[in-house]
Amino acid sequence: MAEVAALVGDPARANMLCALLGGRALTATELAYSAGVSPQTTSGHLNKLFSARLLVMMKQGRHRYYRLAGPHVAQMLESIMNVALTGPPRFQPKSRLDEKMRHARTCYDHIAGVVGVGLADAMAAHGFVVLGDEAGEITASGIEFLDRLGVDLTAAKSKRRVFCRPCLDWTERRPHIGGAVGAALAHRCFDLKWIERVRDTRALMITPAGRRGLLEYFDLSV
Amino acid sequence: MAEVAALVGDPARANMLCALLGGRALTATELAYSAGVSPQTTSGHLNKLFSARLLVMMKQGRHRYYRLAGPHVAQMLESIMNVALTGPPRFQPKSRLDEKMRHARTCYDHIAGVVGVGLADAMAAHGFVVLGDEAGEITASGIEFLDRLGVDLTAAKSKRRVFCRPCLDWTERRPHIGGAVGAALAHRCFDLKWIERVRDTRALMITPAGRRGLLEYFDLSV
DNA sequence: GATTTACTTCGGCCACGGCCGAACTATCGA
DNA sequence: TCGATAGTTCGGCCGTGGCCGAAGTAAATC
Repeated sequence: MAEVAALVGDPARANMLCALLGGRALTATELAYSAGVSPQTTSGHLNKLFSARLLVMMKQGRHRYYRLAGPHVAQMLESIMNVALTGPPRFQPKSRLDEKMRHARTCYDHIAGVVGVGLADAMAAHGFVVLGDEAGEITASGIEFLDRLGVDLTAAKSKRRVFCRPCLDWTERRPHIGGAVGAALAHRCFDLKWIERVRDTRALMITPAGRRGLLEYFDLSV
Repeated sequence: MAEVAALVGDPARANMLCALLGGRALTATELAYSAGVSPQTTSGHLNKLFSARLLVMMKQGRHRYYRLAGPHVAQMLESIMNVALTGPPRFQPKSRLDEKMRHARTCYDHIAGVVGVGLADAMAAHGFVVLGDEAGEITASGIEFLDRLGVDLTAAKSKRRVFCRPCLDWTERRPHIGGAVGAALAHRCFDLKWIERVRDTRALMITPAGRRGLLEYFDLSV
């Protein structure tokens, strides 16, 4: 256990893992950049994370793509972040990029940020979902609503990640919808081209169609 | 974030935190023993954990009692343990004590081990609860059942830890019932004197009354 | 085949941090 | 008042591990 925590406990590796929390697979060089260390150092770190099975790797030509090994790793990182937020306040520089990240971003496989929390709030306000601190529940009308929206809940259920999990948003400090339902919802939003990834970041762009859709279905203006 | 992980990443501190996962407040000396380091070293570690707000401290005479700062810390530790279990296998000596721990123990504020998983299975079999990998739900008949047993669910609800959370048991590798419901259930079991803490450990003893009660209410023989 | 790019291994430097011995403070009990 | 017990701070030792420069492989490009 201490070994796993120690792996996350190094700043360089923590940065890499955070970058991978975006949900996409990244190359060693990209991870070197986001960690702010040299390629050699990165290589060593990635080896450790891989050997400990926190990451999985795919060779593709001369690139090596690394991804988080699964939702359990993402959830661990979230819970560590959550504890870190309750700790003594620390100064953290705000950049232009952070603004976009704060607005909408991917959190492993679902939507976070102002928009993510807004979605959760809207669904809660409509009685589609009940969110507590440690668990959430989709209501019957929520299932119907998501079905109408075209979200594939049966596939989500079959994955044994049955219900929705409230995921504490580390910028908004309030829960958004994670788990299988969150993933399915985000997937549908991508399919509908409501949201698009911003190149080289975890940030998400809301498309004009997305604005209309969010307003129509969720009464949410962004 | 890396700071928090690094705190857990030291073997001595990890041992202390694991000991505190039992849910009780422990003195510095007790923690020194469970970490296997000298009192001076322990003092330093506890200071760090306290400053980072992973622990809270209560002075009582010449003793200083340390506890986990809250459920969020317990959940973080669990999720790290969970990832550690998916890693490459490691040899871990089995002792006499471990046998008892494996059978029944506290997991922060609820029941874990063979008995904990058995309780969860029994409740699932009776349709009192539906457990997924990331979330759980108490059914209407489950609420009624727990009420009959004398578990105070209204108090649990008011804590904003509304529903039950599946907590992956690190010995059984299957979920048991955590969250507010798990805590309330464990509390009631203590009240009924079905279970008792074993001195100086996290292990739990099932009393004769407990055997009868578990059989009667849960169809569970231990 | 030659060059560039992606990533690796090797080797050595260096500092952070865990550890304990020693000495100090505070509370309890007689 | 005087140990005894719980816990502390201080100082120095030492090992682990992160870091980069240099040099090496593997795949794409010319």
